[in-house]
Amino acid sequence: MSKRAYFVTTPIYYISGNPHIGHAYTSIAADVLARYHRTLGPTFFLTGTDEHGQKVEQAAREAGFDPQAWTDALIPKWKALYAAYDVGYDDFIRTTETRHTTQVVAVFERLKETGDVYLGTYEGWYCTNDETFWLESKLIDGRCPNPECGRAVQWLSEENWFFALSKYRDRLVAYYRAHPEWVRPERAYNEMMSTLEGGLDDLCISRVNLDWGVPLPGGGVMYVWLDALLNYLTALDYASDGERFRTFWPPNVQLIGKEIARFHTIIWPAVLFALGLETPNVVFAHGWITLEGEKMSKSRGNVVDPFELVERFGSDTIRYFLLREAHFGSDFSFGEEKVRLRRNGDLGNDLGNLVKRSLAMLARYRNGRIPAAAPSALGARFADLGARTGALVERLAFRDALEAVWEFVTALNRAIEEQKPWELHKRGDDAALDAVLYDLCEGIRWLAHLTFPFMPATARGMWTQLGLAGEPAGAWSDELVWGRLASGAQTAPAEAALFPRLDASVA
RNA sequence: GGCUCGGUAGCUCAGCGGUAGAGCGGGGGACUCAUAAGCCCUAGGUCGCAGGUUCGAAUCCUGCCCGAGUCACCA
Repeated sequence: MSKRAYFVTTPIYYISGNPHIGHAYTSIAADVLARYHRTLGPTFFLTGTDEHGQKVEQAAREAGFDPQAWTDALIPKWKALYAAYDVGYDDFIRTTETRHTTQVVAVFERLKETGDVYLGTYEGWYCTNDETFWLESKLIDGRCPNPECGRAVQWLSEENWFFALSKYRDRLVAYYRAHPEWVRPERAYNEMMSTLEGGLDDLCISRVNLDWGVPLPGGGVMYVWLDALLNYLTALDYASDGERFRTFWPPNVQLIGKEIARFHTIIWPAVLFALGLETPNVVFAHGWITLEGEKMSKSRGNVVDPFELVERFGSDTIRYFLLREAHFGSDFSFGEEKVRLRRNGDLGNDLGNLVKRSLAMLARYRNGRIPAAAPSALGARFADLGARTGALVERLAFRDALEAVWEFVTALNRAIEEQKPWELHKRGDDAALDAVLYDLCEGIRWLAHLTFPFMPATARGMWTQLGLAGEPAGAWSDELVWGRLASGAQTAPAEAALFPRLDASVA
């Protein structure tokens, strides 16, 4: 059974401001999937930035920059976010790159040829101040409904390009019915299905009153959302039928925030239908991080700075927290005290202390050398742990996966209490002592593999302390076989704890 | 307003037709290898409210109350 190549994407992030914790959240989840799948076969993890559109242009002008110079200046900060959280993407695409814009135009031409893109007239009430078309029904006393504007609107009629979205409505409905799990979680699927049942209008995909976008032949620029969606194709060299495209299309998992589900689960598959391409296996709309139950927003002044956070707690602690605290599809409330409790509890007391006490006893009783393996009840009991955890990761059930791993952590701690190596040593029961110590080392090796996608730095730390070279790699089904840890090797326990205790003043 | 999702032990949540569960916090205990960590024991909550279906309902149906989301941009 050959394992197909794995392709995972995040949305390309709209670069109108600085990155925040939500961007880190999505990126970390994608990174976990990518790291896990790299143990199984060829994997491609794509992310990037969405740099066109009115808001970016406006922000740039206000800062006294030309839009390109402005986005160029912001990019390092975005890339720094990935570095800070150990997110290892395979490609980072910017919609202002030539490789993207040329392909966008090629797609546009192709859709014109198939008749899915046509020239039409866009009419509506337009507010020049907001540069927005408003529906008649939204107007308040015939004026702009934006409470901060309220200016008079004018009837405008523009010639524009349209995408024949309505034509694909029935096919989308049929597709949804045939693939009930293609949009997840179920909540998102249901919402999008009801949107579809409400009917679809064709989509205006060009903007004549905007300069900052991909220029279309004959004038105007492409609607920023279509431009953005196409990144998933252009990054793979779709237009030239590149090697990447042939290897990795279609995406296995596309992660999105729930607010952009409509674009990714209605417009996007319709575009792919029009292009005659396969659709993604799964579009997963994850939940929002709220702060003490409230939505984060600049106006509330409760935005969590991801850089400050990682500096205080460390990348692995935040990565673990974000994926362990709530189910991936649900919203959850962020709080620094919660982070601290996870850090000191799960990570410090359970995992970090387990590694430290195990290797300390090995050093004290066996000069740090890994003893010979013996038949192990523990190994037998957890024989399916790799398979179970892997299945959960593949389903994006990160929380359940980590819970499964922590059951193992608890079992190892319990094994120490039950076997009491210190008593075995006093009693001179060498066989029993060797057996426990081996189990502990082998357990730590397993934990290094299992935690690697989630906490790469910590996993490497455990690996190195066991005296192993490199880093945890290879499929769990091959590596998580009890007894693979070679005996006789010299361990290298670290002086420093994996997760030093943080007192309340830190958080 | 339409639609969606929630309301279960102090907190975060699981359970989703068969006499209430986990983790954390709190309380108690025995130990000492370890980051005053770990391990063991301990939670008596009318499962939002009111009806209904059923031999039997957190679990299905109806109504109501409360909270959140979504229907325009936003991970």
